Amino acid sequence: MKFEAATIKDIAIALGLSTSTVSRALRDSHEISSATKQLVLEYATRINYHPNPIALSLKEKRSRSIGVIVAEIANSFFSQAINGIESVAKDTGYNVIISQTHESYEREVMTLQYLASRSVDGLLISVSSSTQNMDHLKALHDRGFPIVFFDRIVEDIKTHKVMVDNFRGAYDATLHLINKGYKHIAVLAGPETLSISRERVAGYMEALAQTRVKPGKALIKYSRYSGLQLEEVEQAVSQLLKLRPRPDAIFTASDKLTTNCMRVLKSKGIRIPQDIALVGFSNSDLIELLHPPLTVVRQPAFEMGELATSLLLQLIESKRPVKEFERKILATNLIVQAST
Amino acid sequence: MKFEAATIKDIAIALGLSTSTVSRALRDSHEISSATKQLVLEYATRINYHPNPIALSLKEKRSRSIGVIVAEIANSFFSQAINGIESVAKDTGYNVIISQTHESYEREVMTLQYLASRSVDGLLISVSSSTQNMDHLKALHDRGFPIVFFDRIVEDIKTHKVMVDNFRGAYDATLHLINKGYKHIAVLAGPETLSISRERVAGYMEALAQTRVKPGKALIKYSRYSGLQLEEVEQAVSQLLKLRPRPDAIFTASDKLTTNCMRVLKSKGIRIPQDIALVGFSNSDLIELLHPPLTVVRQPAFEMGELATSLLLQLIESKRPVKEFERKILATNLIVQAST
DNA sequence: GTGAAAGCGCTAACAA
DNA sequence: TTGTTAGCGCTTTCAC
Repeated sequence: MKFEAATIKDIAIALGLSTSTVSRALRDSHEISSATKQLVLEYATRINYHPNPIALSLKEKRSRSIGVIVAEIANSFFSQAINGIESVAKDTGYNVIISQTHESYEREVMTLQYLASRSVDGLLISVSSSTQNMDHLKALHDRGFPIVFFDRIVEDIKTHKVMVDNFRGAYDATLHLINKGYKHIAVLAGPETLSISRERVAGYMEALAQTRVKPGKALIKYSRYSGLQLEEVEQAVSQLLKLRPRPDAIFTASDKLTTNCMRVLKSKGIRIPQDIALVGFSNSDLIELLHPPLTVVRQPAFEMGELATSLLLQLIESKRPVKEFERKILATNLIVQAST
Repeated sequence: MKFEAATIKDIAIALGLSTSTVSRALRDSHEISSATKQLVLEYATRINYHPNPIALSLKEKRSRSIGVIVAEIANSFFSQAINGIESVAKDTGYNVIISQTHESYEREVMTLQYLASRSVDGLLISVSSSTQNMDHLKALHDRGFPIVFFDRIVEDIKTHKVMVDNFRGAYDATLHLINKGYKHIAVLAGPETLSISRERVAGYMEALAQTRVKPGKALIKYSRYSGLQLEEVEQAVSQLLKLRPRPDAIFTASDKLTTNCMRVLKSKGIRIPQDIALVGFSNSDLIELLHPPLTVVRQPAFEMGELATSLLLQLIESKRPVKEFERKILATNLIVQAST
């Protein structure tokens, strides 16, 4: 059953006016007599008239909505970022359309295609873990479509970017482990194709460079879906546990990797931190309720969402092509608890 | 900078054809010569033509998108339900527009207003905790707008509803506490205005009715924002702790209430379950990593999302007004762990 | 102060 | 096989 709402035409016919008069009256134009205005306004309220946003979009060639593409809304980092995005969007009268890729490249391409075909005026994206080819994004960007990257950015597309200091966050976490006396520190990261994975591993390496111990290649594990699949984490952890000397600490470089690594360690009966210490990127609000409470690297997700959105709106509303792009780098926050 | 995409007209002019020919060629109509088709298709691909969904929506008077209104996407129950919703929507070519109320009635009304003014073809909603007046929903429903309720339903609006057996879920949880030997069992519920709160409290009462112990009024605490605000949980728990005899178990009737109650108990240095046992509704995937692992009532959130969506699509695509409505009640699942 | 007409991008009934 | 025209709901010149 299609739902039919009232239109300007309905009002015009009922009141014996023209659609243009009604339109002007509704927008409170000065060239309409107050008598007519009142008449129209009253009737409009009575029949519960609301302008059709689709017709408006078609006319104005803009939808006043922005698209957001993230891996998973069930990920605390992303849901917090989305809250930041929504808060700015709401204030400026924009609507937010959220899509999830579930770390799938195909989904990312499909969603992008749909959103970009003018149902949104611009796009905020944190690319999926399995995205290696960036052509879909490049093509869109080349055609002048406003895009802002946040969190998982694409380095070689020239536009605004919002991220944290991944290198530093990883460096701090690893240094913390070193200072606590851990000697054999492994790292679980997302795919090497993502810049955040590379940066976080680089931060880890740099911290280790300060010690005598050189990190063997075997201590570095990349996982294709950033830990979304429990199996990949299970496999990586099992391999780490076979190493001699066995790692006495693990640094996990993203939200899902952290919680799933903890899950795997527990299921194997490995005690944290007595057997293996654990520190990781996570924005979960449950970390202090975990056993043990986790030491985490926290990102200012809400602020990142806010910032990325204001930059996107600048892009959308700018009259002339933007040539200068911002690269905002926020600080992470190491919260030390009992897991290290 | 507005982003200008190619239109059918562009193609028509470039190729010296009429827009209708181009339109038909693109849709692979049988009445177009294959030569023309190929010409058009090639050119369209070359200039990266994509149909404008807004123009289509205006023409077809449908947007092929559905709206979802929930309290918080950062809530595991809702994010799982949304995954269910998206899976069905994607399969049927619908887009999903998600909005959060953050448990605010005002936000709910605003969002509803926007979505309903024809930017979506139908709506899935789990009403906000602070919603008491249902007029905004009733008005919309009366005008024939397709709505399906899930989780937090509105009893006196006649449409499809998808929920769990709240009574039974609460009954099972409470009975479990009784069987474990707990004598003074308190309950933390959402606002009494929500049917799920009333049903869950009723289930709790029924289980207690089986024992000699009558639950005092003081053991039942309602909270306006369903535990979203830590303060309300803090206050309720503090009041419970002052009771004599002091409760030895708490049943929490929703996701946020459960985790925030645990947070409050921990911050007060109260051990679970030695001092007070805790069981609650929760769909968090971290419960087994908590300290202690929580005994929870789990809802089939994904299935609820799927089911609600198929019912909504039925409503949207039905040719005639639907008179018979489904009331789907799914089973909950009690997962017993160390907190009880 | 009000109305007629054109146009946003697209499809479809009707002509040719 | 292709073109012309009208119309989806709205705003905005341009007339009157």
